[in-house]
Amino acid sequence: MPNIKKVAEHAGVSIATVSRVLNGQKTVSPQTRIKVEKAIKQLNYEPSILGRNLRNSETRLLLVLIPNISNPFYSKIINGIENTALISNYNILLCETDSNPEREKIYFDLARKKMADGIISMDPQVDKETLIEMAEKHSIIQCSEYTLNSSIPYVTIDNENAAYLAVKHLLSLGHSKIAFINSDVKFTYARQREAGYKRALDEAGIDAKSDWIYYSQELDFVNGQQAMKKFLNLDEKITAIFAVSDLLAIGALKEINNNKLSVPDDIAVVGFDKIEFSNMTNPTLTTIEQPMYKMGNIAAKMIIEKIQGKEVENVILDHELVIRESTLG
Amino acid sequence: MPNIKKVAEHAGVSIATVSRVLNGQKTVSPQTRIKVEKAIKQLNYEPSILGRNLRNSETRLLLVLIPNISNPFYSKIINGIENTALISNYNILLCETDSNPEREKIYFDLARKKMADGIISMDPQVDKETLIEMAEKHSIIQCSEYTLNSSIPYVTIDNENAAYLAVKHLLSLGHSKIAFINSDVKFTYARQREAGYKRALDEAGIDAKSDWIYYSQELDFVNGQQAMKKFLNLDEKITAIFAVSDLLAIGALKEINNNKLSVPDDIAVVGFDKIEFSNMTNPTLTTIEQPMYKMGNIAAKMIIEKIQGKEVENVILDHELVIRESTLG
DNA sequence: GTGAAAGCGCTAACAT
DNA sequence: ATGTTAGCGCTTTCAC
Repeated sequence: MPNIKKVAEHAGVSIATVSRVLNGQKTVSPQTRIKVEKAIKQLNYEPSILGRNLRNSETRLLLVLIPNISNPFYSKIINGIENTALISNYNILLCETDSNPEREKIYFDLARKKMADGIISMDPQVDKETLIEMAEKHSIIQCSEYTLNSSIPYVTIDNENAAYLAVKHLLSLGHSKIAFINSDVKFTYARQREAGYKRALDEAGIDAKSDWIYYSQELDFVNGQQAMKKFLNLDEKITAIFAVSDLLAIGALKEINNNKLSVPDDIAVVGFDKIEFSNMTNPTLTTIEQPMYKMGNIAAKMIIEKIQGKEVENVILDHELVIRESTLG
Repeated sequence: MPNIKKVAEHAGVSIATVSRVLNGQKTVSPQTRIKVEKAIKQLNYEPSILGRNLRNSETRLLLVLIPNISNPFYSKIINGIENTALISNYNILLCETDSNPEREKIYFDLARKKMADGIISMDPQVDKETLIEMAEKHSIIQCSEYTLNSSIPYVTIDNENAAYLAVKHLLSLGHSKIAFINSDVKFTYARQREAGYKRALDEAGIDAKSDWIYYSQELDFVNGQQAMKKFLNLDEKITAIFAVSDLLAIGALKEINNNKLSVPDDIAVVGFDKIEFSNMTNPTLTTIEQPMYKMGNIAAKMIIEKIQGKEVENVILDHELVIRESTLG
């Protein structure tokens, strides 16, 4: 494999000049540039980025921490991150933690060892103390899920108001027995959405029964089905469901169908995220739209600015209620 | 930031000794090892991987080329790749090409510049000539989609027989007017599956009408819907659909529902891949199961062995027909 | 068992 | 406009 030195010799110039040509500096005469470019072609030379990385102590890699890539919510955000990162010549180091602290450690070590220039954390399971400690020496931003009272910048939505909006919608349709499929309240977003749910019921003068809230440890379809099974066994029948994620809502919807009940006639359902599949169910799913792609764009912009040493402000993106068949009629 | 030299000074040993301790070599006396470890702790030292990368000319990064991460087929495979890669201390550089040659070039350049030790290509749109040329100097394997008559190792399934199996199933249910939603025949898998479709019809003495095949440029739900719209407008009504991907099949299913037709009574539907969504539709989708996760595992194993200079054999994984409601009764 | 020193491939400060 | 040189942080060969 030819290196910069070989190219320099072949072109009859110094390695500094070759480097200048490679980096497009203007202080090279046209003739010299041509000589060098010819040598590069002839030797089929490709500059190794490893030398540059060491010299510049950067890798232009962004570590992206997610629990699971199979969740469409995250894959859409990653899509947004990548498209924006590429423009600034950054690439993505994909890190699925699988909610496993050992995996998390592996990835944080990668950052500690300077294999990545910055971290975008989307993992709600992330160890907050480690994250805060890492943030002292490394560029970190949080996306979607964030840590209250830390100084780590984040981009997210207004979870409480979004949940409030969803439940208000159900209330406006005349529902009063509204169940809620939440995830673990150790997550900021889960607490905030629960607050929104409760506030809406509260304002309507409805006493939220503890039976009406199901705390799911995971976010797969099957968990939504489990939640629904529990709700269907309640003595006092609920007439509406609000789920903290579309995947859960779709699982619930499926379970309702399996029980020969009708959505929305027997039970209305509202999800959260507006993943693409939510428009393919039968009936289609009413949901809160989160701008996942845009959130990814902004997360990428933020982390790049942070790496460049700039100040970055937190960003709260808009959400929107998308009314579809699962709450119609 | 402390470096290896600082640690050496602080511990009163040479740089070489610190390096030995870092790499767990046995030729270090226990006392020295303790001294060094103490210094590492006290200085809060983290070895930079950049120096090692340069020295060893490796990054332990695997470039994973996919068209789009939002397709659950790919995210599941990536899941499998990552879990296996991690065990061997490799990480994943995520590369979404968006079927854009410019993007592809960016990523190939990353490999040329030695930012990755190997490439797993899952992108059917990949430029075959570039890929073959790259394979001369770099470790490459193909996953799922592959290039016929090239020497690039691959892991995939038997597409022709899988499609044949799907169509045979429909035939056995008495269907004779079976439409096929394919993707572009410039892809190996599309040609193979079409061959399987045609072979099954042929054996049944059925003349496959050209109207019965829809070639979709993309693989989103909406493309399945478009295909179905076309089929529904045919003079001679078809009674069954086989789609080359679950996403397309689900789109078709939705369109059938939208037209107040019943699946499977009016039209039976078979998909391909067995993505998780396929069990959440109403009715649930009959589909060909591909072992995505396992395919990822094997792809990772193969590329790592290739990087180590070992010979690797092509792998053809098993597929299976999963009969569900969309072809029941 | 340990240290000195070369060198991986590159960039940039400095010199000319 | 171009060359010389130091050095980024590490591993490894060779000496002792």
